[in-house]
Amino acid sequence: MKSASKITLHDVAREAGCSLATASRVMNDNQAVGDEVRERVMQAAARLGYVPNGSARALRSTQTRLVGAVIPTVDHAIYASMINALQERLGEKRISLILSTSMYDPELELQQVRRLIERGVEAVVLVGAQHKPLTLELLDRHRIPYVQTYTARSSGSGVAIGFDNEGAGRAAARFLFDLGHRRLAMIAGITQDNDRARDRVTGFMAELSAEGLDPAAIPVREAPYSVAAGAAAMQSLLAAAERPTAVFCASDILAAGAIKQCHAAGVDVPGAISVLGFDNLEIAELTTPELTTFEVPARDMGRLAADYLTATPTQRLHLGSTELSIRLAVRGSSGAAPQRPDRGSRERQ
Amino acid sequence: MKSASKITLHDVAREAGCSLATASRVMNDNQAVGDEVRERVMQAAARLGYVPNGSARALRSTQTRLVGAVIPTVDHAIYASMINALQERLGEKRISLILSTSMYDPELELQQVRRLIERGVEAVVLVGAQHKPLTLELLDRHRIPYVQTYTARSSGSGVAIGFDNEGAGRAAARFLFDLGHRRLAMIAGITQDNDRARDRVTGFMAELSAEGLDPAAIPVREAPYSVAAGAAAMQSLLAAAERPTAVFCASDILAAGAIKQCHAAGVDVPGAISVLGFDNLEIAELTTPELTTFEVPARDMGRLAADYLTATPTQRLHLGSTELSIRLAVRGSSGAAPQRPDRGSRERQ
DNA sequence: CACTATTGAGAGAACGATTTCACAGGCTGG
DNA sequence: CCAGCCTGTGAAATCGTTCTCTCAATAGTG
Repeated sequence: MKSASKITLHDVAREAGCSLATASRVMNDNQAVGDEVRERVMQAAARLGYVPNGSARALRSTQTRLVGAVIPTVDHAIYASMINALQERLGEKRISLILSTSMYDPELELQQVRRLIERGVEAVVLVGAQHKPLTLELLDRHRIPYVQTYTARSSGSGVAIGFDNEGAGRAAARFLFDLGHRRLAMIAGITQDNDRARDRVTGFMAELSAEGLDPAAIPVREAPYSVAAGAAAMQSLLAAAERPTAVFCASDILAAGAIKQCHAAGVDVPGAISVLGFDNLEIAELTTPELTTFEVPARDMGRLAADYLTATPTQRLHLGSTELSIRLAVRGSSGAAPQRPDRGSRERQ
Repeated sequence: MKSASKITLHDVAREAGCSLATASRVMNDNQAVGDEVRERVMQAAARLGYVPNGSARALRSTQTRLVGAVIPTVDHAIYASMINALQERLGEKRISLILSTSMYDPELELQQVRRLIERGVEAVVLVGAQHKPLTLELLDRHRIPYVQTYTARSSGSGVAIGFDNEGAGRAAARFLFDLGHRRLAMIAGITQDNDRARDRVTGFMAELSAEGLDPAAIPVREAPYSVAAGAAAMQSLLAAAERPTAVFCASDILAAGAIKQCHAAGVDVPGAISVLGFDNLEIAELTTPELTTFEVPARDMGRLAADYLTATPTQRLHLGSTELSIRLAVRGSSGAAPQRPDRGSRERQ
């Protein structure tokens, strides 16, 4: 049992003194095999250190037990925890996860999906509802079920397992408006090729317009998801003539940067400016003050996506899209609008 | 080209009016094929929407272009960024990554590795140097190259691409000792089944012993990697009769919790207690004061692991283990030991 | 006791590619 | 002008399973 590298089922069968077919039956324990023979085969397999060849199995049975995921990046906690939950759940069902990243680029996403299809994945997890038409077409054509996460929109034949980004944007506006804020701003993610980011902006603006505020007067800064970019965006907002009294950030990472910048500029949070985050990452409780933020059910999405995709096609019909609710975790970074908001003079720098 | 689900190379060949062999040659563009025929095959493939069957290809050519990784969890930024870099680098070489998690459990790790082998991965990325013997034996037996990351130790035939955890522990001790601290403590990760966590403790203690401090008098609290656990550990340290003046935390997450707890208890950082972190995550610059912490080259490990594993066996001999250096990023959370450290009276709580 | 289910086991055909071998022509060089 | 050599192409074997037929032997039934 030392140098076993190419032990095939054939070898096991010979060792056990039975036929290839019988050995196969034992390995898949799906058909009647005599107890004595079964035992002999098991012993032989163990003795030889037999490991089934997944490719051959997949080829013959057209079952790969492989699921693919294409996410923008693993380097953002919100995607990482979804992936973690997804992998855990799939693992329980003996399904492996092929992970690939698109770096927020739809073209790269298409490429990754194509590669996943070649690999024979039986299902795919995507992020968001915005994809190249060909991407979804390809999946449909190969009859590969897929889900779109982090969104409540479904496109193509896919199902959405996520939440309403536009609604969240509206809720953010509502929350701040009700606290008396009238001069608002937003630090958004890069909306190019990113429907989630865009929807949040849209919702935010829509709700404020509905309240009679002029959308054109609401500054929106786009920033990649990093603390530094959040800080820079906040700096630019603070420099404006009419400084906002509340800023909605599309991610806690941006919000953390924003708060940091406020400290640096000597601007009190939430005294002078309220800051709202998004995602409820672990860092939300590390800023001072702690972040008021939307709790995104990342783990749930991963788990539910796994459950949906591993369901039988008939079960799947009963399942369909799931819209998860997102809760606003109210903490210290938000408060009532200042009575006489100062007109943008800078305390420091 | 609408309902293409089972278009095989055979169909493409028929459509192009050539043999299966020739079509295969075109797809792999590795052999001489006439320009005119090549063009016809390409057209046919495109027209039919042909997608090669990875399983068949893998079976025949014994090349899966699959690499597996088993990490404790994706839900920790330090592993996530390694995985991100790994995936990116592998992707460039058209290799897919199968991701699985062990939840810090060697038994589960073994199971995952076994599964990866079945899948036919051509290389494996592990974390740390501590594994069940069978795990490495299995990899060796199947001649699957593997690397151990986040450690400089290599075990089995594997190669290590990481850093010296024990050395880091020593460096932490040295740094704090040189600042005049004599009453030290450590908030470690769970050392059970985790050699990296254990090595950091060992190094820390060794260096302090060498300086004449009594190891038995140095409190070590183990905590899972979460802010809350870090806070709880710090609380327990603050409650001790002889309160430490410096605490080395095995992760920034723990350190962030520790600092948070200090704030809650009204203990000044670094005035009364210096706090050292590990990993240099993004959160290290979000705490107040910002964390002094060791910068772990997570991305580099991912990239180098990919490079090593995708090298040819002969190139690989030249490569071998790589020990990466880790730098201490000195920020505000560390300072000189207080002159007359107060004896553990609690400011509050 | 004859006849039919039922169960256990083997032979051999797929699965969809890659790859070796063979061979037909068109060239080059002596 | 022919031996010998590329170059381009096809036929067929093969990779390690699964799975569909068979068929023999045993058990069950009237």
